[in-house]
Amino acid sequence: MSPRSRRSYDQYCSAARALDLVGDRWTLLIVRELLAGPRRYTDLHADLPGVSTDVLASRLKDMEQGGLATRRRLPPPGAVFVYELTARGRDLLPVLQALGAWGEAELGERRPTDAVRAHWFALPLLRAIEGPGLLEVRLEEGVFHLHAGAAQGPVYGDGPAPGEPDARLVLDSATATAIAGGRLRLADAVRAGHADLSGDGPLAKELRDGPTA
Amino acid sequence: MSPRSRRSYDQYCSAARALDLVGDRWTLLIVRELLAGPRRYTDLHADLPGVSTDVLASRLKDMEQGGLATRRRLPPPGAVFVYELTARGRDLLPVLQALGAWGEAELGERRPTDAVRAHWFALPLLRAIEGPGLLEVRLEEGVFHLHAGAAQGPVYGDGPAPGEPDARLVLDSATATAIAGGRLRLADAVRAGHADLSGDGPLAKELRDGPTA
DNA sequence: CGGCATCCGTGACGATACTG
DNA sequence: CAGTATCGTCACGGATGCCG
Repeated sequence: MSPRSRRSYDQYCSAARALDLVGDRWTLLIVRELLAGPRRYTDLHADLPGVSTDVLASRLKDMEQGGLATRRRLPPPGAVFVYELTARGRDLLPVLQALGAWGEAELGERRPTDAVRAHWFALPLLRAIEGPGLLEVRLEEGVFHLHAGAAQGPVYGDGPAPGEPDARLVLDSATATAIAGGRLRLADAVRAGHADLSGDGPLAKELRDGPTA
Repeated sequence: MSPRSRRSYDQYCSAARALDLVGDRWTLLIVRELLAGPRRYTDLHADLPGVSTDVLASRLKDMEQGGLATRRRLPPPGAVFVYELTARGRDLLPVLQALGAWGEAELGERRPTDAVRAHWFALPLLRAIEGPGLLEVRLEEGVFHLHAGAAQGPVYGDGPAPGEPDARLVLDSATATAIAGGRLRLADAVRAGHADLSGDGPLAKELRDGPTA
């Protein structure tokens, strides 16, 4: 734990200050998980293979103290604790987007040792969509949904869309990988028939026709 | 050192891959320093108070191996080694900008323990300028220059501008701090007389009139 | 003197075991 | 389920030494 003050770079620079709060190992990946909405400790631990229990608990405590997340008890029955990003924490989305955009070039093919979760494809997909609208995405690894263009609330979430989505997308692994790696654009995949799109609203139209430009 | 492979999150996610390369302590701050152009080991060590000599050497080696930076010997006389960002390394600018934008809210007033360097104000100023053009900035802490809107080459640099700048700016500490902290916009500071601007080209006009919108 | 390499004490990290 | 406890290992920070 950290009785008084956590380790700081002690530099009068906003980037260094940001790293004081989110520069520790695992912190930004926990933010990535929590962008999918409230999660339980056990879920976080399951979707962050390699993190030890004490480090996860310590990071969550630091994030609470730093104003990035809150711990809340769900109403009974099932009175479990969930962790949830604050608005300040959700503001880290551009940081993760910038990191993800830069990291696409390093992604390459999936290594045998690489873990995968369905909702990890949410960030790259989100960068390819203007929205607004609710999109449900079905991969072989699982199902998740995107709140494209959402100004508040969770940006994406695990499982089927809560309510009727504006569009549904079904992708095979190779296509999802190519999009995540930046080698294929979503609209092109849809047009080429590598992705199955259903829906007829404006969001489905954007996905079919590519970005409005 | 790292004989075989550096520590990885082993996640098939571009953000995690990015953190594999730049997530270690000090790495992104070294990138921030190198965005100012080629620097010697000793200069880096001087502008990164708190970093130990072996960690700095190790990070530089990792960054070389990761394709972020190169080590080059300057032509004699003064045949010293300098470290320089590759194009890939310079592509991290949006990451530092996103981190810096988020961190502005944490900056507040300068703490007694905080180190300051003049060119650390380059990143927040750069976000306020569209450019293109060469701007020389004079603070109490020192002088630096910005290549606003530059598509390649160093984004900013220590010391006076190399050649005649398109505009010159003189700021006092309070004004620079307020701009860095996001509480004051550059154009407003200029208009209110808190910043002394000279020059009559398009860049000076932009700084006087605010962003073209 | 600049550019590291080495040594050492401390703390962070990762794995496992255990507890309310 | 949600952590805490324990422990071995490694990374970090500080100092010092070496070598051109």
